[in-house]
Amino acid sequence: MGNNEKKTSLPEEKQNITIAHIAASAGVAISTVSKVMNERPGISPGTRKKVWAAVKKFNFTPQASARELGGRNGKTIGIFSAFIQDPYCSAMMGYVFHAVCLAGYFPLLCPVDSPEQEAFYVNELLSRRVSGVLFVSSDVFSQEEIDRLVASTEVASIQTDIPGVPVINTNDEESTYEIIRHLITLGHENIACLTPDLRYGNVKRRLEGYRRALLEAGLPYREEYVKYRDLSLSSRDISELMAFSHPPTAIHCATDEIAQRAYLYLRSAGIRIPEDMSFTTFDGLESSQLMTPAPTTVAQPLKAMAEEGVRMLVHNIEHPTDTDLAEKILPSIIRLGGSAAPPRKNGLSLR
Amino acid sequence: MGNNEKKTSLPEEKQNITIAHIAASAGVAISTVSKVMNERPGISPGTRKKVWAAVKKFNFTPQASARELGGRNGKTIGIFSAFIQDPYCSAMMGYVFHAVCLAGYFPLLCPVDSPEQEAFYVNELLSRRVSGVLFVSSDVFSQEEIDRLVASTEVASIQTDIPGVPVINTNDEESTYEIIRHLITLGHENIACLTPDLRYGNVKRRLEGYRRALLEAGLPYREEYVKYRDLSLSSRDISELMAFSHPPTAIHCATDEIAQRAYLYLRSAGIRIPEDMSFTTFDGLESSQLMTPAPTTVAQPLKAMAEEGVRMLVHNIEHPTDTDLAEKILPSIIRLGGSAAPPRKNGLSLR
DNA sequence: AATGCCATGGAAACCGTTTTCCCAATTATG
DNA sequence: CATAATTGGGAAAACGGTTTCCATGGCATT
Repeated sequence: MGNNEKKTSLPEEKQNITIAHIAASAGVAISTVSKVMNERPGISPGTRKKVWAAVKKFNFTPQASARELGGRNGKTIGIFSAFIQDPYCSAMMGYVFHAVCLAGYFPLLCPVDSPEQEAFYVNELLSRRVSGVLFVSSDVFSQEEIDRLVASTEVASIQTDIPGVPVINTNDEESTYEIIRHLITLGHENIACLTPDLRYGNVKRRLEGYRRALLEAGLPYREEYVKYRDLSLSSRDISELMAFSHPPTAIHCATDEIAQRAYLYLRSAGIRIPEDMSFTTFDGLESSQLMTPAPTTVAQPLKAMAEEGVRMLVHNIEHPTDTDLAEKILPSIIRLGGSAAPPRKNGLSLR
Repeated sequence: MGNNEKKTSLPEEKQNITIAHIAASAGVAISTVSKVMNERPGISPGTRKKVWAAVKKFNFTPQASARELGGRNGKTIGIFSAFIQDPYCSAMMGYVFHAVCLAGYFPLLCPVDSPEQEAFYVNELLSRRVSGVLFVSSDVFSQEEIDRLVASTEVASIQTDIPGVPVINTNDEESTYEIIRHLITLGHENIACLTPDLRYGNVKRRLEGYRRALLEAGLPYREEYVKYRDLSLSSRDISELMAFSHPPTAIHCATDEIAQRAYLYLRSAGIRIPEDMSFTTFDGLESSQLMTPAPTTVAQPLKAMAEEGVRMLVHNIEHPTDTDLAEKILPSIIRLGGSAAPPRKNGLSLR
């Protein structure tokens, strides 16, 4: 280094320095610079040193677009997800992003909530020649658009059912079955269910588990005990449930997003958990631990699912030969909190 | 379309189609295809149609790297942030990502938790010629590295103090002052404070507000009432506070991350809020509403801060002339919950 | 009918790298 | 000492677009 740094020699602010400048400055050919910077063999130590010196001197950073030009690709992974911001997605996204970064890739977020956005992002990802695409609890509007992606890049999915795409899931049906069984064993006979609409396969399977647990126990499955809500859940829904001649003694929520909303309504209605109402949920998010009492919940292995999804995708990217097409199920566990207890003998009336 | 789609003509799977193929297929020159696809004038409607037909037929998507080559840039924004996943960051990141996407840019996440990562991501962003970089509650290890970014791209920051970088902040000092005042007005004289270490400027300012409120009220500022913890907060910290001869009757947490942890410890220690202990927090995250009672808190305008930060950055990107260098302060508000009440006359002892 | 002017579209330069040759110089071999 | 083998490094051809400029043909103008 020494004192020969002539920073002031370029009055033109924006004159981008290119590999050619470095070559000139080091007194070698362009290709030599490239070889040095990419650790290619066949360059003498002396030349290497000269080149590196010039690189440092100008703070030269090769331009990614140029380097990606010849089919070489740039280690990015597109992340398709719904354009929402509930606690489940936030948590999952956090894990996914970190896993992607740790694997040495850049995540390219594609928040999709309309067919137009879907088309836009499919184009964008194709044009950027991403290494792969991960669907995370994502909507799929046009199978055709998705197929364009699938045709020309690696794909994997987390909790999104797309034909022909390897997927990470949890045992939605069985674990919901288990937790409803748990409520039934405690003595509950009227169990309500709050669930998002059934456009997602995993949500559908959860409801299926709820239904099976009831029927196997000889309890009726009643549509009016099931509310299909998400953001739209309101305190009216709760009061409607409580107004039944046999009001539920337990409520199961198919997602923590809904559970957290329902919890607030129950609390403000003065309905105590678990004395007046047992309460179970699905997801097991950390933020849900703030509910009092802590919920009895189906805890999904969120982090493991994120990591496994990314691992699988990256594996398929880096070993295109033995591509993994399986569906992989990471089991959830039932985490007991204090929110589920035997029902009161005399039921509960709001008046 | 019709039936002349000869999909089977290419046994070579990966033969990428380029603009040249489209030109050949449409029977025009390469430049013509480019002009059509970029809506340039001077092409007759007939030719346009022919070209678009060929484009559709091959599902042609121009390659982003090639198009970015000549100084044209690709609408990406780098997001520097600490490599952590607390509820505050998750929420802020969600807002930031969405704002960036809505502005028509791609967010490029750079989770930095070491000088090496910082250097790596600085290089990566420079090499990708990002349109701008946004720092979000970020660590800064080497000012020199950051300066390299600042020198060659637009930058802005949210709650990160970096010399020469426009920043969005909230009134940390004043609003902490206000909420501590509130506690003092209620009659509290021993107020503990849980805060992360002071490496972040805004955290430092919050502690300053706490200190000023005490001193102005004629109360002593005692180091032993201040615990510098984040992930490391443990139930021992709570019991230590309670073991003082004059144990605190109120605890203020400088972040919701800490507040949520502290809340769980208080709950499991059987310390009731607000009967045994008043409890105030800073952040006002939605998930904190699940605490019972809902916390009295300094609610930051998270979404507004994210949007304003992105707006400012995008503005500077798109109007490089009148670049905005100000510090902008979006005020927080005190949101009253039920967690702060007058202290018990007889204090509280754990034995 | 000769000239000038648009409108259209093509040829080629360019962007900044990597990569493939190939040449020259050095060293080893007969 | 002449020749072959090896090595370091350079020239140029990709890569896939955009953009500039120029050529052509048809039309209107005098």
